[in-house]
Amino acid sequence: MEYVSANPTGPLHAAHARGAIIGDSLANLLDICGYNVTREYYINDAGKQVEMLARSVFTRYKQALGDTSAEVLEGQYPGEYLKDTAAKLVETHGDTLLHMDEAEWLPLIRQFAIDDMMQSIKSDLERLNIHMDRFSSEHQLVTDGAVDAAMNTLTDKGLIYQGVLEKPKAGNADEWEPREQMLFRSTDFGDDVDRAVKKSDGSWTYFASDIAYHLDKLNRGSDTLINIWGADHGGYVKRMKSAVSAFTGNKDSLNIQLVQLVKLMDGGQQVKMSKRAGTFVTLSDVLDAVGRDILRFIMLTRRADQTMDFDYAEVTTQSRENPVFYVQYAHARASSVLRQDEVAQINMADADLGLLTDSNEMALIRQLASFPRQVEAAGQAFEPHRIAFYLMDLAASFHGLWNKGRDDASLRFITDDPKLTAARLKLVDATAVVIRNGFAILGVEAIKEM
RNA sequence: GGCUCCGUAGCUCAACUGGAUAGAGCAGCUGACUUCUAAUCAGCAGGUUGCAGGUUCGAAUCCUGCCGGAGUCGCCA
Repeated sequence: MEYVSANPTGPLHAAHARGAIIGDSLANLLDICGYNVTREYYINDAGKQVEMLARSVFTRYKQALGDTSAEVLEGQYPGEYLKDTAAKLVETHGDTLLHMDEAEWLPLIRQFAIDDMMQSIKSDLERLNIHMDRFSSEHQLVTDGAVDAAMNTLTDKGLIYQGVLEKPKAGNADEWEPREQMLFRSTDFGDDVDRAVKKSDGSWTYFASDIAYHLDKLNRGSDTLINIWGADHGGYVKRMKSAVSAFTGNKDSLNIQLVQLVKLMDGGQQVKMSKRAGTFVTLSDVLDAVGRDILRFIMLTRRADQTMDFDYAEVTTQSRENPVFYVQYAHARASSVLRQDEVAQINMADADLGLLTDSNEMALIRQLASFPRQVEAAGQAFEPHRIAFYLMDLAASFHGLWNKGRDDASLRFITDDPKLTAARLKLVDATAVVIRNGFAILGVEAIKEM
């Protein structure tokens, strides 16, 4: 399973969190369903974007060394965070890079900047409780010849040719002119048009290296590839599935889950993620403000194919009303019951569960019993959000039962009757166990006291 | 214009892959803390599931066409 895979040109921002959290929870879910899951991050560290990153850092580097004429140029990344990267660059290399030709400093700074960005990204993932099994490098696929090999394989299959594409239908394609280019015959596998694999400067397109990456995953023994992508990559699905089909002969070998975009808001106003101004809400900021559990739960309390407004002000100020607390409170309450002095005298192991006859108790038992089926269904549907909603329902039943005991003392968990108490404590314990297991899928912590 | 996704209570969202009277939270109203934790609970009110057809014993769910919103549309990743 591949998820996050944010470009290493800046820190993770708040919108990245959604795909990261949904992907990670889905990985947990499939893992618990019995699949052998490998979690991967694909680093897009080749091509123009990281070249521009290097140039941007070089500008900041010159500024850091007192060059007042150095300006962030059009197209460069203007974010303040690159000043930190530049400062580290000065620390490591002094002013030696100033005297190099671009051909010399660019690859050096590029790798330095990518490493720095990835360090920041990995740190944020760590805070999100996301642990990747593998980071795959696009750059390495290119230099290793894996891309050439993949293209040769496709060529042998007769799926690569030189051709000219038709003008796209989009209204703003004014500058279009026909060009002959190296194309992959993706229309053989259901795509709308064939797709370019080589740029006019002779280097591979992103699609070409992505093909090599997917072939690499297949070669490592995965029979099912799962990608979590932002909805803005939706137009890319057909060609990627086409490429994988070309290798496996099976169009279902690649499963792509699209996560709809997050609209960042702050107090009802949309936050413009301005490239020019370099302004955005970083994931780190959000985690500072609300913490991992709240963020993860928020991202999991709506379906992936539903767009979402993430209001920074609302989330940070109303954090007490966040539904994650509702479930955590149920777990804390259950834990509290099991902490009572009387409980030490009770032998839960031999509890006679036939003593649980109240309709509210029965309802809770049925819900607990349905947990494995809920997990299985959520796994089959690739919908981790169902676990979050299940837990909220479960917590509601437990809170309800708790308050029954408040109104009617005979329904309290701890009673004068040791046998009845044992049965009820077992129910309480089971509830806590299921909440913990559910939280484990969501990557949320179950706390014992609130 | 093509393709993908969405449209459910005033607001934010569910609905176990086509099942029974479409459910929660927030907002509003009425109640419950000397108690195993009130970050909780009980109740009231709130709906022609965007619109119109179709398939089916049965549709929020599947099909077609509209309306509205989001995304995307030749070598940026």
